[in-house]
Amino acid sequence: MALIYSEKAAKMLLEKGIKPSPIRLKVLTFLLKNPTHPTADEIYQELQKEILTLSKTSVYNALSLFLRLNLVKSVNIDEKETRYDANIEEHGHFQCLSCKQIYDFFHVPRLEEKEELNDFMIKEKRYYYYGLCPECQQKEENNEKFNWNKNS
Amino acid sequence: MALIYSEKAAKMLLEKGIKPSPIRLKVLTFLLKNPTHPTADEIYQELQKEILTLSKTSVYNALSLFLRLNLVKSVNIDEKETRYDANIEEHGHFQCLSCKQIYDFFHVPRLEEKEELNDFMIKEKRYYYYGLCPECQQKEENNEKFNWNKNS
DNA sequence: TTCATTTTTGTAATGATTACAGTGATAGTA
DNA sequence: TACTATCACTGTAATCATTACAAAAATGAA
Repeated sequence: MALIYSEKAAKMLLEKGIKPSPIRLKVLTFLLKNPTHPTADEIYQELQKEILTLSKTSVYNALSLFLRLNLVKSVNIDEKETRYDANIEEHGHFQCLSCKQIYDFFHVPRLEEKEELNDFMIKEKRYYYYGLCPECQQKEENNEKFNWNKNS
Repeated sequence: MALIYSEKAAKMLLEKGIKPSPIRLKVLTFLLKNPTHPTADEIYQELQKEILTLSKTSVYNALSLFLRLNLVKSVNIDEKETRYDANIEEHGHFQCLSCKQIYDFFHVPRLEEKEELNDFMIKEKRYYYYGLCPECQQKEENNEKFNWNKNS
C-alpha cells in the first residue's frame, strides 16, 4: 500500500517535469496517504519522525511547488492555517463548528449562475460549509436535556 | 446619506442590545457605506483620519463583537487577511486572480446536496470563486496578441 | 575531480491577529 | 457632589503561520 502511494507520487512529479527529490516524494506521498487535509505543521511533525533533519521550510517549499503545479489544492476553511488536499477533484468542505473536523462532499453545484458571472472567467470554485456534524448534534441534544433537568 | 448609514448602524447595534459607542458606530457605518470587503487595517487607516487616537485593537474589538452578533460576516477569500462584509445576505464572492478585486454574486446554489450531507446541520455556506474579471481577460488577450506579434 | 545547478537547511523577518494591563469615560447611587 | 462599578478604549507586547534569504549539502554532467 505504502509502495503504491509513493509510486503514484513519483509518477505525478515526473509527469509535471520536476525531479522527485526525497522530500518532495515524502510530502506528496503523505498527502496521498492522508486525505485528512493536514496543515503544513502536521506534515512536518509526522515526516520529521523519519527524516530527523527535516526543516519546515522544505515542507513549505514542496507544498508551494505542488500548488503551482496543481498537484494539490489548499483548503482555507480554517481561518488560521492553510490545509492541503491531494484530491484535486472539484469538491466541497464541511467543517464542524464544535469538533473542528473537516468532511468532504462531492455533490456540488450545478449552480445557476446565470447572467451574473457570465463575463467572468471562472477558474476555481471553493465551497466551504460550516455547521454541526451528526456526532456533535447528538452531544448538543444531550446537553440540552441535561440542562433542562437541572433547571426544572 | 452619511446620516442614513450611521442611523442604520445605531439601530442595528441597539437591536442587538449593545451600546452604540463612538467607535462601534464608526466601524459599522464604515462597513455599511463601503461594501468593498475592507480589511481591518483598511478600516483602521480610514477611521484614523477622523479619530486621531484610534487604536487598531479597538477596530478588532468592534469587528469581533459584530461577528459574534451576526451583524457582519468575515470573508476569507484572500488567504492572507480577513475581510469584512456588512451584507449578511447569503451570497458568493469572486476574486480576480490578476487585479485581486472582489465581486459579489447573488445567484447562489440550490445545490443538490442529497444524501451526502443529510445528517449534518449546515449553519453557513461560503462560496469563493477565483478567475479573471472581464477587464483582466481583455488585458490578457491584448498581451497575447502583442507576444504573438513579437515572436513571428 | 571540478564546476554548476538544484535541493535542503536554519535563522531571521514579516505581518495579521490576540492578550493583557492600564487608562479613561460613563452612569447610577448615596 | 463624591463614590463606585462597569464598560469602552488604548498601547504595547506576544503569538504564530508563513516567507525571505543566505549558506551548506547533494546531485549530475563534463
